[in-house]
Amino acid sequence: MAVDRDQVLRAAASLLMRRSSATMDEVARAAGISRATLNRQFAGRDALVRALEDLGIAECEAAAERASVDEGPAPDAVRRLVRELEPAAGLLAFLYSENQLFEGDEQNEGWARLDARLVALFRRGQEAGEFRIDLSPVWLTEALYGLLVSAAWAVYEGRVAPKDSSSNVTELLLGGALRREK
Amino acid sequence: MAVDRDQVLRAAASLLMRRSSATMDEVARAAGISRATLNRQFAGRDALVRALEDLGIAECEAAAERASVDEGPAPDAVRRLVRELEPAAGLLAFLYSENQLFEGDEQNEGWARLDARLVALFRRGQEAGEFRIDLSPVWLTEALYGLLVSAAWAVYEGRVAPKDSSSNVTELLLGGALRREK
DNA sequence: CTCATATGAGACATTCGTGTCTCATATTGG
DNA sequence: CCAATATGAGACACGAATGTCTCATATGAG
Repeated sequence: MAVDRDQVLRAAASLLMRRSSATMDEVARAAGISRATLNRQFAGRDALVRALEDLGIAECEAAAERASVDEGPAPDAVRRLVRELEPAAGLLAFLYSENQLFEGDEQNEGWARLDARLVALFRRGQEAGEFRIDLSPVWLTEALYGLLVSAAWAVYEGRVAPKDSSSNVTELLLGGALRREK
Repeated sequence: MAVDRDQVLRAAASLLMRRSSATMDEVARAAGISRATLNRQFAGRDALVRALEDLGIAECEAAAERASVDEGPAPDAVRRLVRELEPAAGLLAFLYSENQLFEGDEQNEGWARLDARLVALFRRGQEAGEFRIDLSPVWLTEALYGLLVSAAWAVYEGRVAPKDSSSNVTELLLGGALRREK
């Protein structure tokens, strides 16, 4: 009987990624519950979006944890990270377009923690001579987010195959589009 | 006395990029006109967004024209294209997050034209042996959009310097993050 | 079984954005 | 100068989404 809060969040994320302007009623239907119950669990749309934000941050941190981003060669760490991050790409795409989250007075400090972690990863790769140093770690972090979101959209719209999503991001981010001279 | 339609669109784009949920009244104020006049020029919010979409497509096509994307080595063409596209990155960022544009029954065919042009560019580079062939031209096109949007956001939020925006996108898209062995 | 609790369905008022209208004022063209 | 036109300010009604409430029903615990 008890509503699975996590499942509701998943359904909401899945719908809001496609239509960020979806009604609370539509969200409720997508989650298989009534609008009343949805409002009982999340006091208003803001609370729902905040919960999705927390979920997104938690998933990203869990992915970073599973990928052991602080261990081994940085390029390999990036590959593992992207692979682990892929299931959360849809949710990330929604949060990415929800620019309202970043204009308020206080933004979730979880993003800062996550950013710091990724920035440290890229900096580590630079100091090890694995990454080029003319692209700042901050930019590489932003690019990682952007490519993940682009990949999620491309997959959703059927432009690229889901199975290629992860390698697409990784290969472009690390190797770029130019053909390598061996 | 006549309102500069183009200037209104610029102001609207500048505001809506930051706050896609901005009110028509806010848009009007940002453009320095009254809500009544705004509604006289654009019959409703939909019409405004459509006009912004047309503007964005036109700017992208103009950029592709100026960059002569069909001439010379493909990597150089990409460099020129990104440089010419940069001023429109903010507008692109707004349209990118306006996923409502792509869910309706008919979407602006301008995007298809633009996509085809960029896909052709990347395919040309592949056939010339300049670009790697394990990343599809479609994905490279999507990645180009995504990186442009990421760069625009990063600049807006002060994370990267505006002067580096263009080279950031170009260098990452073409060369990737890995350090090149000479 | 019985009771407490959670849910669904629906009604309700409120808020907010929107589109339209009017009228006064300012600007432009003849 | 005068007329035509465009603009600004404000009022107005309409619609949509939201948050809250009630009540009937279903589920689970003891």
